[in-house]
Amino acid sequence: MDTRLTSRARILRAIRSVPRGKVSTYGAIAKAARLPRAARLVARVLHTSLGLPWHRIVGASGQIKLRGDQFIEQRLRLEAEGVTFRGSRVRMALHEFQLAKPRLPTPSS
DNA sequence: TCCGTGACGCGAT
DNA sequence: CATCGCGCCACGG
Repeated sequence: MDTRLTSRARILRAIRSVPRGKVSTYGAIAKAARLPRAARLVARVLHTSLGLPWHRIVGASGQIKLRGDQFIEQRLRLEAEGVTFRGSRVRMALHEFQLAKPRLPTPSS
């Protein structure tokens, strides 16, 4: 079995779960995918996959991590969804999406 | 197979 | 608030 695919699949699922008008962070997505230290992996997945709500993923404190045109593009897309900023960062207190906790083997099944 | 490279995160300076 | 350094992880040459 290729564990890379399952990890990637969990990351993709977490990313896709972020609704319109909400945002999440690389680290939070990683945690939700049960890969708590794989924030950079999340970034790679975002960069190498198509059809994802990529603009809804920002840095830990609401910062857009892209550069140049991409930076502008992400900001415009977020604002178009109603996401507000304070300076150059998203107001996380208002828009951060609370991701579902990763599924653990339940004690009482 | 080894090594450099990121759309990262966080504490320290 | 701006930078730096170090830890993390999978990928590509």
